[in-house]
Amino acid sequence: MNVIRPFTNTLERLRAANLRPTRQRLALAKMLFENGDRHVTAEMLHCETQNKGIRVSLATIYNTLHQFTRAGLLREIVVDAQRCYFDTNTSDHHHFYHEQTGQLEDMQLSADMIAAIPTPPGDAKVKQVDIIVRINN
Amino acid sequence: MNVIRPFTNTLERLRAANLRPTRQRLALAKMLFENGDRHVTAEMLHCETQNKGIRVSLATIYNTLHQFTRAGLLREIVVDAQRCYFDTNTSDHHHFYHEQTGQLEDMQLSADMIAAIPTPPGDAKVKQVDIIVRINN
DNA sequence: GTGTTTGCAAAGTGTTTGCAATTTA
DNA sequence: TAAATTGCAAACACTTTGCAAACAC
Repeated sequence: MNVIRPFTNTLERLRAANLRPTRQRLALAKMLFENGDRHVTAEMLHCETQNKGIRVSLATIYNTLHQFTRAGLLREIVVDAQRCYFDTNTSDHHHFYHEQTGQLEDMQLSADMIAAIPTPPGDAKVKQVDIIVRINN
Repeated sequence: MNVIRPFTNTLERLRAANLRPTRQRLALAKMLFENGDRHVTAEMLHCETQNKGIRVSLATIYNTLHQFTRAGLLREIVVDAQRCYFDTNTSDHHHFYHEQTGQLEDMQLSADMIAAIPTPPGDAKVKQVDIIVRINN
């Protein structure tokens, strides 16, 4: 069997998304996609790059996160008015939100459950279903 | 049968919530609670007061909306990072969000469906379940 | 070389806060 | 009169933007 080579993989991912693999994008993509599923904010990623000694401006991180989201590599999760996460797991799933710690945790729902969600009014199309279970303690 | 007298009703609502019925709170409460279910932003309410010639500062509107929410008279709905609605319907229900128009619409889910939501990890308690179906077109 | 991407600083948005003046009970 | 509430302006947190310099192809 083939061994997955992370670097090439990440590089290909960017190319496939039509995003030039610049130093900044590659660094961010590696941090995001080569460490399992992650829930990150722009600020968190920025700290992470600084700790690693990688120079990427916060503006570039915001831009990059949105480019990745547009390309379908990330999913944006709005938790409250001033905390917006990006999730590297773009498959169908939902979240627990720990109000105390600000942490997000994946939550799986059965397919039946999703299927039971009402159809939208008129001829509108469902773009995304966001379910956030806010928990305490 | 008793005729419901809206003014008294609204006044009582404030008293019951331990909020002094000031001119500003009464005006806002009447706009919010005497016109059926509403989804409003602070900005929308502010415009509304100005159109009616009622003087209430935006800061007071924010403070009042949060006081009402704390008192259980309103429910806060975070739709995206820069659009936060307050819903006068505090009963168990969810929302369609029209991405094009920015409008919220109530959505009912069966009790079974809600019951099927996984229990939170550890001994955490569910504080609120927010379901937003984002729709297009 | 050409078009894309970056970083900076500045602007923007929506919200909260400190505090003196006002209002309520 | 004492305590709560208000309005203003300033502060805030987070995000986006304009543009010149740097970079990828």
